[in-house]
Amino acid sequence: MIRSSMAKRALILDEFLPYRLSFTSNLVSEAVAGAYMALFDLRIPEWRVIAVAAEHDGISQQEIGLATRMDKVTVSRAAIALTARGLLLKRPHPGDKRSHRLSLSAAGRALYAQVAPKALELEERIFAALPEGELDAFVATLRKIDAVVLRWDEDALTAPTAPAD
Amino acid sequence: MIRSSMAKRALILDEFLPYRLSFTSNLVSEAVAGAYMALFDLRIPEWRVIAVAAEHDGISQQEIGLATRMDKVTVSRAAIALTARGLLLKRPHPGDKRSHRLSLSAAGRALYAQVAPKALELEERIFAALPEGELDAFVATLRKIDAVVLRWDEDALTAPTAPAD
DNA sequence: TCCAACTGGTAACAGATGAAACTATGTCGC
DNA sequence: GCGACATAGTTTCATCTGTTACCAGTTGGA
Repeated sequence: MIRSSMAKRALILDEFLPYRLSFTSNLVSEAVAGAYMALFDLRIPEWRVIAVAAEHDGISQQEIGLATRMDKVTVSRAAIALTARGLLLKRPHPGDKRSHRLSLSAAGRALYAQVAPKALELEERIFAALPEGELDAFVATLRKIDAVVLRWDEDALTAPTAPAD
Repeated sequence: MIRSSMAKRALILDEFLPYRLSFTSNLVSEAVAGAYMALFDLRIPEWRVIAVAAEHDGISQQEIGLATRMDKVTVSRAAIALTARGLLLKRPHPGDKRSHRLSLSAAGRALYAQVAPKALELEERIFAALPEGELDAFVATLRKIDAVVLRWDEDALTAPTAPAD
C-alpha cells in the first residue's frame, strides 16, 4: 500500500503536502480577501453568504453553513453584518419561527452583479498560467482529498495510531 | 487569453477555485493540527519550527520566518513555547547579539524522531488514495500557483482593475 | 565618534474564529 | 397537553493570528 517513491521518505517540510497545501491556500486567500475588502468592503464569510444567497434564494443560515462548511456562528455574524448594510433580507421562515429565509435585497443583487465578475476575473488572473487540463485535474484532486478527509470525520482520527512510545 | 470553457462562466461558489482550495486546505489542516495536538501537544507553528530546526541546525528565527512564510511574531511565540518546554535551544549568535541560533535539544530531537514518521504516515493516509502521478502533478500545480501569487506581492493587487461602476 | 536609520526579536493591542452557553422554538412520546 | 429532548440562531468567552509599537543592538555616513 505504500508506494515505492514515498516509503521511508525523509521529512522535509518544504515537500510535506499538508504544508504545501496550506501555504498555497493562504497565499491565494490573502490575495482574494484583500481584493474583496479593498473593492467591496466584504470579508470572506460575507462574500460567501452573498454568493450562496444569490444562488439559492430563501436559503436558511444552517443550510449555508452546511454548504460552505462555515461555522454557524460565522454565518450568523456575516448575515447580521450584511442585513445591517441592507444587502441581505431575513424573512420569516413559514412554519419555523426560529429560522429565516435569506435573500439578497435589491442593493445586494446590485453588489453581487459587481462582485461576481470581479471574482471570476481574479480567479482567471491567478490560474490563467495553468493549462486547462491541469486546472481540471487540480480541482479533481482537491475533491478527492475532500472525500478522504471527510470520511474520517466519523472515525476518531488519532485512535488507530498509538503514540510511538 | 481567456480560455473558451472559462469565458463568461457563471459564478458558482462550489466551483470557484479559491474557495475550493481554501476548503480542502482547511479540512487537511484541521485533521493534521488535531493529530499533532492530540499526540504531541504541538501547534502547527511549533511543529514547523521543530521541522525546520531539525533540517537546519542553528537557523535564526528570521530565517525560519522566510522559509515558512510565517510571521516573525508567530515564529517568536513558537520558539518561546518550545524553549520553555525544553525542546529547543537558543544559543547566542556569534557576531549579532540580537539574534540567536536555534537548535533542537536532545529532548527536541527525541520528539522529532517521533513526530516525523507520524507526520509522514498521516500524509500517506490522506494521499494514499491518489495515484502517484496525480500527486506529483498536484504539487507541481501548487507551486505554480505560489509563483503567480508571489509575483503579485510586489504589484498592487487591485490597482489595475478599476471597480466596475 | 556620534547620530540616524535599520534589523532581530518581543510585547501590547485588535480582529477573526470556533467552542460552549443561552434563548426561543419545534418535536416526540406519553 | 406537557415535559424531555433536539434544533436555529445569537451571545459570550477563550484562543489564535497579524499589525503596530517597542527595545536592544547594528550599520553607515558625516
